[in-house]
Amino acid sequence: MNDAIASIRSFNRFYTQLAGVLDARFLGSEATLPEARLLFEIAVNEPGSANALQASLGMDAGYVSRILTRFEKRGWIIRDRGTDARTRPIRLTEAGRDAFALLDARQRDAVAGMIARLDPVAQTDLVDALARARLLLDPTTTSGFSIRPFRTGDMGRIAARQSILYADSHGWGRGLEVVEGEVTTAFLHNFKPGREQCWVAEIDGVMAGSIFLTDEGGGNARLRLLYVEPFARGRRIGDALVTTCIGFARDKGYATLTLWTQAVLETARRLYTRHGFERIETAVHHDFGEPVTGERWQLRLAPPSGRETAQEALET
Amino acid sequence: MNDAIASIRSFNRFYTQLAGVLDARFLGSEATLPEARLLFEIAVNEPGSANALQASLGMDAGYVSRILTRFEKRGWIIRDRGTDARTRPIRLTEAGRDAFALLDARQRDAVAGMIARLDPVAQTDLVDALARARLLLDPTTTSGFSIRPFRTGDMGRIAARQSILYADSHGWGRGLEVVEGEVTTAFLHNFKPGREQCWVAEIDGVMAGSIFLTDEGGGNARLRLLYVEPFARGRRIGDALVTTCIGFARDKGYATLTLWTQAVLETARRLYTRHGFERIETAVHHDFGEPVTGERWQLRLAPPSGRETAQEALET
DNA sequence: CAGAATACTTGACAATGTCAACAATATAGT
DNA sequence: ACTATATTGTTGACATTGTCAAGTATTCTG
Repeated sequence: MNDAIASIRSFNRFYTQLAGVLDARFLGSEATLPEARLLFEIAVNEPGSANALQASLGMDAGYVSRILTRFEKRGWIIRDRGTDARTRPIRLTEAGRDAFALLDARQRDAVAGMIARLDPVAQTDLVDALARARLLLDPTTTSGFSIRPFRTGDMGRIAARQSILYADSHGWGRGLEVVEGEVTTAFLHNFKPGREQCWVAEIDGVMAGSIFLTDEGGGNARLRLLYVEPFARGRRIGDALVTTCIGFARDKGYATLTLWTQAVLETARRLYTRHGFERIETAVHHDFGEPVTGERWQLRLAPPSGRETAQEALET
Repeated sequence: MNDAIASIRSFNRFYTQLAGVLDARFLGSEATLPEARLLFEIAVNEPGSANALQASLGMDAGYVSRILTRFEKRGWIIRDRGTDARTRPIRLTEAGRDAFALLDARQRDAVAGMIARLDPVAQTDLVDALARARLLLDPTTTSGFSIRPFRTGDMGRIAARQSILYADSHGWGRGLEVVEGEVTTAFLHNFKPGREQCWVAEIDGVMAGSIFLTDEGGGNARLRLLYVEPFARGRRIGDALVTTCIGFARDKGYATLTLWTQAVLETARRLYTRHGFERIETAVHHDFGEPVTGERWQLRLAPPSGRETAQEALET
């Protein structure tokens, strides 16, 4: 915890510097830094009220009022009367839009210059790191999630995350990590396109969970390695992953969908029940170190109705 | 690239807000924000010159001079004459140290409050994400690296990173990713403590590279999966990993250390040559999709001299 | 040793941010 | 409908923060 605080403070000092360097490029331009911030906010939330601007930027109301008067004098904005006669909705003029475009382009260039020397992988890593930091720091971020098929590197990342999370929450050790490695590697090795799939849920490009479907032969499919990142819980991502998986299985004509899970994973059990799975077997095993109660669940699939395809499931 | 710029700018706005909220906690305290920044810098780099402060914080020289005069009046600092009579080296007084301690504690508390609701795994993830972002953004950071044995989650992460990096740099596809998964999982499954090991190089807690040593039987050890992250190259991390590995092999009494590598990996070949490896076999294989020339290298190990142990190698 | 560079200070001023008072309007409770 | 209360936006007064250029004392360089 102390290390974490020190690291964050160190990053804070670093980023303050960096932001200062980026901002310095506006000095001497048409707009000052607070003006630029305000103009950006106006352009993004048009039409907005002075009050909304003040709140979202954390600026003083009087200060905002004065800057807006300046903008009006420069011909960047127009303020008329709203339905609520206290407010004066703000709209950008053509000149205002031009001023914004100029500032916007400069800011883009400044950032572009900063990451120009990074190769594509490094750029992806950077975006991922920043998005991850933000998701962890700001639980109120409400960006939605998306689900995509797996790509290079996902197998290892999924195995790593599940191993770490289960080690932390349930103390499952090397046994589980080996199983994770074996299952993900075997999936990749034997992958049957069109019959099997692994999906990854993402929030702002950050991996938020995953699920596998494998072909067990004889018309039976198996659902495996479902998980959702702690930071992403409570958004029904697990539901969406299971729906995607069931939709695919039904679509491809599988007769049953089976899964193994652990009795202690309460959230997962409720999820499976909700989706129509039924428990068909219970057995204690020692795969993860200490004895653990495993359960087998099964879902009988109706033949494809032509209504709910995997694609549709993705869109819900 | 455009997405990357948009993401970074979005993070920028977010972090500006966050930093503003953290800073707001100093208002009304004994020191103002720029004073706090300056005081922090003084405390960390004591004794320092006004010039150094001005440069490292990017503040105006006159501004710094005035704040320092204020600090002197408050009895926080003493300025005497240096060997260079133009400078006036700054030292904190007891009162200054107290003032700093108070501010420092407040800042710590502010950050602690921000991450209090995060569980330990999430805190680690956050620190990792921030450190990674910093390493990518600021190539001049010169923090050193350290080497540690593997821990939970390393196998998957190593497999993922190598798969992604080689896919990007050489186009090696699923074949390589499967090999990565198999090798890392097999290592974990058959791990013989004391005879085998995997080491991870870290910079500021961020994985910067890794290397494996496995027991091949008959007194032969095998070096596997050496890699160094692009952002970490040029710091002799590869050298240190190979040295660690050779030291361990020698220490444990192995007679030979063998490795497979690919002819196109020039940097690695030079590294192996430098450490005394000799190429003993060349063969084209098709494991990674397109045909690739693989090479076997070997190092004959002298019996342990008692001088260079694995522990010593770690400390270089 | 002259000229250039460096470390620091100071005056003048511009930009940025804060606070409280106030007018106009809206809302909630009776 | 009426009153107390809250909200939106404006303004004056002011404090803080940041910038620029000129100037002094000292050191460095050829």
